[in-house]
Amino acid sequence: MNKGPVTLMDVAKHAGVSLATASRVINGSERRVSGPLRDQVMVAARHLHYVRNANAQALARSRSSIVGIIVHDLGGPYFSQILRGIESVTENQGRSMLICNSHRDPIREVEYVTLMQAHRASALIMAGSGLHDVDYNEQMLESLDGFTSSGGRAVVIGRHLLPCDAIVPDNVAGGRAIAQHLLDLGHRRIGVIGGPPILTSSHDRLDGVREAFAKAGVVLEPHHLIDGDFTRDSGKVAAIALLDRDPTITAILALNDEMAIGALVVLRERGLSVPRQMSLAGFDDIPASTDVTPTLTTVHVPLRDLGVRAISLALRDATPDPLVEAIPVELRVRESTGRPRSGG
Amino acid sequence: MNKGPVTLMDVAKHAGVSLATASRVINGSERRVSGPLRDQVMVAARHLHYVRNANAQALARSRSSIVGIIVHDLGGPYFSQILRGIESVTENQGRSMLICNSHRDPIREVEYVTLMQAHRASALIMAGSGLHDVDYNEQMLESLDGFTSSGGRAVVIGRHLLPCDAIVPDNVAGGRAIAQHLLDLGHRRIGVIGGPPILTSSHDRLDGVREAFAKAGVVLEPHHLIDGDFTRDSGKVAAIALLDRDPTITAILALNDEMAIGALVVLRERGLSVPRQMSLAGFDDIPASTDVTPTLTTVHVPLRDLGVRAISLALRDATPDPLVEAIPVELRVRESTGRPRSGG
DNA sequence: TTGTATGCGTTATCAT
DNA sequence: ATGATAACGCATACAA
Repeated sequence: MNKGPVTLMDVAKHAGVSLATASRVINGSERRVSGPLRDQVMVAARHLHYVRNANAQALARSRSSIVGIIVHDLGGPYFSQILRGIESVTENQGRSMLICNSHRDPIREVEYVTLMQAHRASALIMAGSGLHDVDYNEQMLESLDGFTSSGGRAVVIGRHLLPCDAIVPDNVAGGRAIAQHLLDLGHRRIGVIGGPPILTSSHDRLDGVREAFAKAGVVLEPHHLIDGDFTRDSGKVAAIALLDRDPTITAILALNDEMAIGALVVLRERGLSVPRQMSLAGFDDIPASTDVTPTLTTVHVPLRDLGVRAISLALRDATPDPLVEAIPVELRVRESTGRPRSGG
Repeated sequence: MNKGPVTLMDVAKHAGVSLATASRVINGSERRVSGPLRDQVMVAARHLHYVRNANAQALARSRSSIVGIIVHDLGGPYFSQILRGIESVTENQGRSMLICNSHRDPIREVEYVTLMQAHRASALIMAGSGLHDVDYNEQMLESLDGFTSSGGRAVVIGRHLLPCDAIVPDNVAGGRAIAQHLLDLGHRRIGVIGGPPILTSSHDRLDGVREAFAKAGVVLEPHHLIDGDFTRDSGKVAAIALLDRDPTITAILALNDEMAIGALVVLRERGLSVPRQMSLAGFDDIPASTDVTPTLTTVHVPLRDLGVRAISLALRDATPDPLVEAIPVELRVRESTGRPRSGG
């Protein structure tokens, strides 16, 4: 019967009121409409199966109900947990998540921030640590500035070299704690699988490790350190290389759990018993870390909570100065670490 | 200097052309603009840091570049893989993903479809099987109809009781295959951990199992079947119950991998060696299934591919009749299954 | 090829 | 409390 979709105008006519009134009862925050008219409009809307046009709404308000989320690795266990946290609060707020996967590519990351500005997202969360890339930080600064000055709120998770609100887990302390744990057990020749050098979190974790080593008078020799890319497969590759370079290491410390699990697979294949012949430790405490055998000693990072805090902060009003919230992490000793076989 | 954000009008003025021309060079699909003017506009846009307003665009076009995605369990390994697949094609298309998590709740599911209509999403993918709920299917039919008749394309992953394009993995065949595998090994007393009864996939998988059992003349006794909810924890609970009810079972078949892993934890705690004392099988072949010890025998479902196919289909034009694409699944025999200790 | 003018569906600012 | 009406920023049919 009608031509296009049902508009608010249609509802208004059907209810015998003005467009303005209809708008007020359907989407108006303040309800300054008399009871009778309210009902008429509601009935009409229901009757006509009215569905609001979110784009028109966003255009008129110059702000959409969307929150933008940029992750480094969509689908990975780390970001999955963070997403869960974010979703747990957006779902009760009538906000929806526009999710982008940067694949840890600086260029895409910058583009996606601009995309969020294009959508007039009310909030933007960049989950995943900052990148060590001069061009990147310069462009990101600009792009982020565009976003915020267009009215959006931005929050990053992890340490970024950017002047915006941040939720940052204490990676340095975590690195220190897990390394200290291995040292306390008596390990001295420890193979370390680092993260992508471009990430600030890789640096921070490694810094923590180095601190603990230094304090114990142990040096992390170059051939005992191999960088992975935070994937399971890179953990396998690195573990193999580590073992080849120095078969006498008594422990492997991977700077995230996924790589640790990759290393575990290698150890299993080589018949090296964990932790009897080789201790193994990870970082993050992803769900899988308690599913593997032996269960993985790691650093617990409250991933879900990171997401909750980030979105909560982003939904609050901005403060004059960037607000950074430090999140403590915690050593979780489980089955994969033990004393070295013969004195280290 | 300026008041609000930079609009296309500003760009046009700065370039000394009309709004229409600016629109054509910036966002016009057909490029019927002379070289010189083109450049002027591009330069002006770049100079002014022009960022398009996606909402205005969507309003004018009455179609946004967003694709809507509704999953049952955001963050879970099953849907994470599917999301990866979807993202791999949207990222090259300039489309972004608006992701909603229904938590398997029929009401939310329906609401989210309407939400996608509100956003004028160009495509909608409902990942996760259909629900056995009369009210649900009725309302969903209506809601989905609203979406499509507003111009959107909808595709579901899994068997739904809805007349729309679908990508459906062959769960029945999978159930048959994994059950047959256990039967072939000689198992006769098999504990089965089913999925949420509300899901069509739970039914289909179980139907397959029943078929294989029947063919082998084995009956699946009621006390050998416990339904979980596809989570790891429910797998633990179910495994415990199964073991309590009948300690003589020789195998446990979980209808998804997460529950199987939960069961594995229980078996480990009880000191039951897998597969020597108890065989264990799962379904889906999530990444973790090769990380656990022993590696999990399961049914491989091409999760990532499911996502790719769904979004590809959704981005193609609709056909007169609903198009359903059947996806074969495949038994993956690994370490967790073996012959029962003493003849079953 | 380029410009003009209208419409997209809401919100919000005015009057009344 | 309610109703006109002007933005909101862009695409596009139509005119030139």
